[in-house]
Amino acid sequence: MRKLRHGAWLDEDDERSLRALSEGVRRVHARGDIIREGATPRFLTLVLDGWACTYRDLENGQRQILSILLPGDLAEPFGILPDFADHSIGAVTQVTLAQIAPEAIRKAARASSRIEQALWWDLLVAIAIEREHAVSLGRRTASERLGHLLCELHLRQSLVGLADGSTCDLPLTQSELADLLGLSAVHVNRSLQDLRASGLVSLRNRRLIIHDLDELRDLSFFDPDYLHTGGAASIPSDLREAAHDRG
Amino acid sequence: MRKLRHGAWLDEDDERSLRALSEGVRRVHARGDIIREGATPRFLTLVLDGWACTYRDLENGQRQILSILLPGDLAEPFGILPDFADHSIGAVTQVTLAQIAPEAIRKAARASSRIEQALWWDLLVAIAIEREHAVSLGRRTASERLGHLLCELHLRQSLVGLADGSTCDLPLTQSELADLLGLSAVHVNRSLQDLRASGLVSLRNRRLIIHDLDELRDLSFFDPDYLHTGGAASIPSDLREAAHDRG
DNA sequence: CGGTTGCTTGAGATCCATCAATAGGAGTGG
DNA sequence: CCACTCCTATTGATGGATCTCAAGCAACCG
Repeated sequence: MRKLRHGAWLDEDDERSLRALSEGVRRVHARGDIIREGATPRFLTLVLDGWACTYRDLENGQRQILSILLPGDLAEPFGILPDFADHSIGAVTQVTLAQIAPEAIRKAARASSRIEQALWWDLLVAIAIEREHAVSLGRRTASERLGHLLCELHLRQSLVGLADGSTCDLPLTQSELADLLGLSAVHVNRSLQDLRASGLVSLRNRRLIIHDLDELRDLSFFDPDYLHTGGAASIPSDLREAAHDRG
Repeated sequence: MRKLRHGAWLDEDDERSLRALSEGVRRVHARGDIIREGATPRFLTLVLDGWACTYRDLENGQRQILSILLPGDLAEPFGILPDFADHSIGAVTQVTLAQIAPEAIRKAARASSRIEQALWWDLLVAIAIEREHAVSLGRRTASERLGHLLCELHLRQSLVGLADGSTCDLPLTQSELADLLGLSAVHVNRSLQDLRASGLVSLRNRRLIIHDLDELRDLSFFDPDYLHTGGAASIPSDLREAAHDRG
């Protein structure tokens, strides 16, 4: 919920009605399956706590991780349930999930245009993140991809209050990073060492420390605009005024 | 409109109300700009005729094409207009576009649940295509990427009645293919020659001929399921029955 | 015609993958 | 507490896929 507040300005009523949507909470242990490709999903899944990811397994045994889901992230577009999942969702750490029916969420959107705005905003950002991921996969070198990802994960955690200054969680294994970045695990290891050797980051105990954010952003061409969180300037004026009216 | 009919079952009324949404038609010549990154979009853009693409220009002069838009494709999610475009949209051929206000389209969705369903369906497919693109960029070889793309473009054109048997348009330049597939133009040329030498495809006059679709699909691991168009089986049963009731 | 654009080909360099081996922890059972 | 195992991280060596640079060629167009 913390996250949706960024996209629009939700009041207490809005938040209460969103919280009521969940059909129950589910807990999945680290590295467990949430949904397998080909299954018929019955609910939308919202990550409440922990890290998850969406991915596809390929015919030749390779894997491509498509997106990382942090607390507050919805795994799919909120308006519809596909007839079958064309990708899998897996837990990275232990996660707790809310299960939501799309009709319920659509009804909430119809009831409050602020909620609708927030949900669309959230979807827009999720798509922008995947777009940026495609750019990395297609046109950036290994170190750039890695640096870009670290910047993004740090910023996304900051936005939901999960970063501690220049430090944040990074529970991904090097081989998971490889599947995410379209590289081999060996090469991820070497790129990581480059970043460490340049004094840009440290990585200990599944925690990431960014020592020189500016430098890291330069190196990896990270421009935070795509996350659409540039403060008040990014809120459409009609909604900003509405928020102001409420004090 | 032809395309939306695939996602749900629209009747004449539905189609008429969709057609009424457009704020006017715009024509852009081949290789022209539709929207530049950073601009503030005023409408959603729907491709009526011709090919377009979304892309991002990078700091180092490279380019990544993110998606190809065929007639019937909406360039962005239908429910919201971003405060600024985080990617550009360009014309590949001469295109004609419909400009639509998101409020208008949301209102139409509220008015008819079939329209709403069709729009969400369409969005789901668009996202699935981009997901598959990311898989190509991350984990497939040059020939696989190319073969996969050709299969996809042929099938997508078939679905909107723009393919003629095993033949369809392919107005993309080799250097545009390179920007789409995350390769260099030289390597696209060589991969293309491999496919031609294997007798799988021909390419003349901006037209593509697929000589051996099965073989090409095998080679590039193309599985059409992600386009969610597997005939009646992919239509949710409640909607299928509704369509049946109408004859 | 000359200029432009797109396609093709060759040679060499680079990035990254693969294979293989080692080392460090973390957990498990004795 | 030790032996064992599994998983993750690390390192070296080699090969392959793809890139870059460079040149030539064909088609189209004013």
